[in-house]
Amino acid sequence: LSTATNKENLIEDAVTSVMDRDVMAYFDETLKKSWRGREHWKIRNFKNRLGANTGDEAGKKDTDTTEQEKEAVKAKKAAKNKLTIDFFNFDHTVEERIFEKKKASIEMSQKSRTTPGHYLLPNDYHFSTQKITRLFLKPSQQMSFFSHRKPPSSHQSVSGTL
Amino acid sequence: MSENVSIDSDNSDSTNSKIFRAIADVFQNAQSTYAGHRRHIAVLKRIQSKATETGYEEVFNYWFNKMVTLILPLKRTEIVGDRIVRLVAGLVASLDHEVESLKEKQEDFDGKEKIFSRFVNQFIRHILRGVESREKNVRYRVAQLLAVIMDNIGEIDEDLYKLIMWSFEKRLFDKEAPVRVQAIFCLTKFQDEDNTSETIDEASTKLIHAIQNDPSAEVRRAAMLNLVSLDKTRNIIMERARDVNTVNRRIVYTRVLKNMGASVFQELDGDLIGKLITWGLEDREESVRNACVRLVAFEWLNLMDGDIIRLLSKLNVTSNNVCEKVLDAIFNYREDTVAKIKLPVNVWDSLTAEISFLIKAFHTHCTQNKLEDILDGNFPEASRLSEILQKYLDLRFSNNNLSNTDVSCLEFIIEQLLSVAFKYDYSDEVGRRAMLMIIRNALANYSLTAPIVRIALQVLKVLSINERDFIAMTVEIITDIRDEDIEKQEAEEANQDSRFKQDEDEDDEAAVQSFHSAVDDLVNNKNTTAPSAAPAVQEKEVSPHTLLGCLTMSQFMLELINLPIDENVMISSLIDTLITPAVRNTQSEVRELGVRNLGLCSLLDVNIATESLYLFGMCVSKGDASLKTIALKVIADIFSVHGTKVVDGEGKVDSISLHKIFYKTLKNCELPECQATVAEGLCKLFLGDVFVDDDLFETLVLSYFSPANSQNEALVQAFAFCLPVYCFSHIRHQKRMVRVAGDVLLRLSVLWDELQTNDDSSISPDSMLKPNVIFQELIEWTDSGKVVNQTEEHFEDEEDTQLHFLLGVLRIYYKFERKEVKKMILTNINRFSFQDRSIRKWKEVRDILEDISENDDIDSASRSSIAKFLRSLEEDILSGDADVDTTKDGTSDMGERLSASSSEERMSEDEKPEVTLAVSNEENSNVPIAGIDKPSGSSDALSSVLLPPEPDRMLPGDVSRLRSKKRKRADISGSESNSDQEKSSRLVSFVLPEPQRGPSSDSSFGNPVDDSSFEDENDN
DNA sequence: ATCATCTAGCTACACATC
DNA sequence: GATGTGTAGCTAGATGAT
Repeated sequence: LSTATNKENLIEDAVTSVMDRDVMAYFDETLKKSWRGREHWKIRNFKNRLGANTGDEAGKKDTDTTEQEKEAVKAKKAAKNKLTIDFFNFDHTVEERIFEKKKASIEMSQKSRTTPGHYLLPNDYHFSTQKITRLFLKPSQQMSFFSHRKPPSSHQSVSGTL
Repeated sequence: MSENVSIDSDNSDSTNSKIFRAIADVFQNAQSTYAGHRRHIAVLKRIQSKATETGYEEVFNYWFNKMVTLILPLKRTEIVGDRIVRLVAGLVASLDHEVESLKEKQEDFDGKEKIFSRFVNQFIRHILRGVESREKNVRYRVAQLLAVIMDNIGEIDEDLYKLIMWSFEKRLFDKEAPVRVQAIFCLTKFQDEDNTSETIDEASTKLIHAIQNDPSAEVRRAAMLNLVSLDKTRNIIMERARDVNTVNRRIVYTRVLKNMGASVFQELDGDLIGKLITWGLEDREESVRNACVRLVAFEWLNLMDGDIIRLLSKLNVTSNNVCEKVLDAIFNYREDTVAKIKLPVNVWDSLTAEISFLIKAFHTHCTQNKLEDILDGNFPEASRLSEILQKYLDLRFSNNNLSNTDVSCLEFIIEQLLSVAFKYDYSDEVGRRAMLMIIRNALANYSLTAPIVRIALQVLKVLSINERDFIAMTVEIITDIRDEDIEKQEAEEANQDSRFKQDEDEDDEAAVQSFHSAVDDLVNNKNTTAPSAAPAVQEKEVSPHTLLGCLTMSQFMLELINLPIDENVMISSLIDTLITPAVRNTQSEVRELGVRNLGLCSLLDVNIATESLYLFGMCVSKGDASLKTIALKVIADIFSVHGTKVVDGEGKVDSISLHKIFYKTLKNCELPECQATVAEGLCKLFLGDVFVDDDLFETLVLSYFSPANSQNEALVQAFAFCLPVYCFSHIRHQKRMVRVAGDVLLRLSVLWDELQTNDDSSISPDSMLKPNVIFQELIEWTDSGKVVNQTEEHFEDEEDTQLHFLLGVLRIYYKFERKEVKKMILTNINRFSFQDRSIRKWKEVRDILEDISENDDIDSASRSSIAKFLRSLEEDILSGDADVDTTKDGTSDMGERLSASSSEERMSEDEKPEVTLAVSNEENSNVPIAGIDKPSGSSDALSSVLLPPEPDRMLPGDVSRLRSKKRKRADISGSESNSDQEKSSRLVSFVLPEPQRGPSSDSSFGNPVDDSSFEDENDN
């Protein structure tokens, strides 16, 4: 390899590494909550949607909404506080209903009473872009995947150490 | 009893009525605020007292019960209810307190005590009437009342205890979580707090069950916070640091551990503390991490009066690798403390494990944050550091009378000093040379532990002039060690009289012998030059211990270098004299190191890689789990570094054989670590575009969803991370996912269907994700809007977009036979994005959906989902658009792709929409498809998935997933159907673990060039 | 100055409703 | 079982008490 090519590669690698860093950070961030995969990705999706919807609006509406909210909260609290029980006049038959038992089961299903997993998280293997861009044998050596794209044939993915 | 008391509301003067109104008045006032409760309680006590004196005790009880009953139906969030409950609690507490103090004074005790007892007794029995009420609020309030009574009462009589126990045993399994929480609170009081016996009391046993098995996080929390802390229960409480619920995890740090104060260090063993802190600091949730940081860097450090050394010694710094993180936390959050760190000059003369560790961490921290002043002020010149290092090396190796703890402590100190040396400032040449001397000496002359060798070599590299210099020095050291060992052996042999090591020598004999023959083989095979050492020495070989040492050192060296080997003769000689013989060694530890070393060399040189690939393949094929794992890592790394040029060529390993090894390893559930390694490795290679094979990729996706692998956390997590990264990192990647997604969905849906109906299977039905979840995940992965770094390529190429996936699924809609699955598909179509502008395809989608809506028997949810989808489709895509097909749109039917032998092959152009419609109509009539599509209905296809794929049974049912167009194609070109079948059987065998079927199992690959090329060698 | 207490605002989870 | 609302348990900043 000529020195010129080396130089070019160096520059390219520098640019690449910056792009890679951003992309890697993006993936680490977006995937950190769904590390258990499966089932659990749903929550993230749900959150993403919420974030996307609220992103556009800001500014004036802010004060309006807070005022409205405050009013609403106050009204609700007031409504709640209003509820009082009349301990002098009450329906004497209510006691019957209160203590009435149910025909249907009021208990958990037998199946849900014991759980083998004990509601513990599994081991977290902490997969990250850092981890998967490292060589197995030389963990200090990073590969660059994300922006350093050449046709597969001329592939030389290892670039630099780190 | 109460029923006898009548209420005569007309006679307002009656005592009865007076009592009623007095009590009601208290309740009326007490419900609105907590203020005045003390007074209200005093009033109640007075009423009770007077009523009792005048023979109206039961009247009082009657009305009191009545009042409380009124709040039982109030829902949990109703503050009025809570106030009355508090009132009752206050009354009970006050009465109890009164009785207790009377008891002490010995006056009028009996009477009061009995009255109180009667009151409590009847009251509890009264409200327990509601313990199984149909109203959940009533059950909740009853449990709540019981809990607060238990909180405020000293003791209860045996009968009542039994009654409550009996009632609340059942409430622990109440349908409503809040009721269970209150039940926990109630039982809390029945625990034996100073239980020293072997057995655990009844109440605690129930709490333990709840803490581990209750589905509600809040119930587990209540149990965790209330279970008594005993030797037997402590681990059960602490394991909640890994509870699925974030709050529970956090509370372990903010309450449980915090409240233990300094006693954590006595009551919990070091390992557990280490785990707890590691979990906390590495938790995915920031709030948990923060809680843990606060605990360690504030609570615990403050308990030690800010003395980091004391904290480190409490944490057993030498055996606990959490300490690094702990100090990181302290350095980052306790700048006040960090500022106080001053290293006196004489500290270096009396290092302890803790001090040396702090020095290392402090140095790292200062270096990372470029705190030059602090570095200058606290750390000596390099030459002085080298003297210090030498001093501790001398202490360790010039003294034969060291205890084990002394040895490990000194080694720990040396390791820390070397870590400091690694990042040290060597601008002073004298210092550099001094350090270099010491490191070389140490590596050559002392028997260092592996971690020390590793860090010492890192220092050596920093000190060396360049990489070549570093390699030369290291190889020289390795050679010297070998030679010296051999000389020593010869010397020992010369001394024939000393026979006390006879046994060991005999043991070594065999190994030495086989090692010899292996080296001979190698020399003969490869024609390499003999080691430069004198030929006479070859008769003797190094002892296993020394050999391991050399290999370890060689490994650590190779991990640090990047120069191509052809510029490094010394490494070539290392390969010949050390590494290759080690690979052939019979001792597994040596062989593994040898393979690892050879792998590292392969990364430096493409020729070595190419030549060695066969050997690595053999190791995967024939080795035990740990050798397999190493070899898999090597192979993955080789591909990562050199790409595919190491395979498929003159004298090179066949890539098909390697792929087979990957398939085989991936499906072998007996060796989960290997599965996980190969999964991660393949993901890396796909990410690096080294591998671009659709079939192999599909296998990866299937492995991710396979119920057989659902317990393999490492594998699942690798895929859970890598697959989305792959799909979103490049549009080409995503298109690959698009191409396999339809088939993946179909296969997994069929499998799920089978698992639901066949419950005799060893795999439980819920170990597999439901198809709708799989579908949703696939939709997400194929959403082009989520791809990063989007370029124009995006818009130029309309092939293999998410729409293609949708269309593919809809075209095979009737393959999803179970109604449930159909519904899952239809109710999720609205998750697809409308980014694609291929009008023609959208129209086909519309036509199929309209057909399904009209003709298939689907429920209202599905129907409305279709309607909604069609509406959006009209609005977003088809509105105002004429019949112009804006795309080039070379049809790429999923099924056709599957029947194609190459994944990259593009599809034929002869596809017509009406074919699909005809298919749909055919299916509408619910007539099973005749002919080769479905020879014996669905069950055959299903059984082919669950049964071991027999070599001679080509899974006819599986062909059925090719619909009419595929049928056409299969008829035309029969040769291709064969490859499809072959692929089918291969892929299917991945989905479930393969029953042990002996060596013939490989034949299921059905490929002419099977991987028997990796089977022979070792068997001779 | 240091420590409680209060307040608003946040998020994940739980509940209710259809 | 998807949806919107409600709640628990923080978290941080302000305020007041000692």
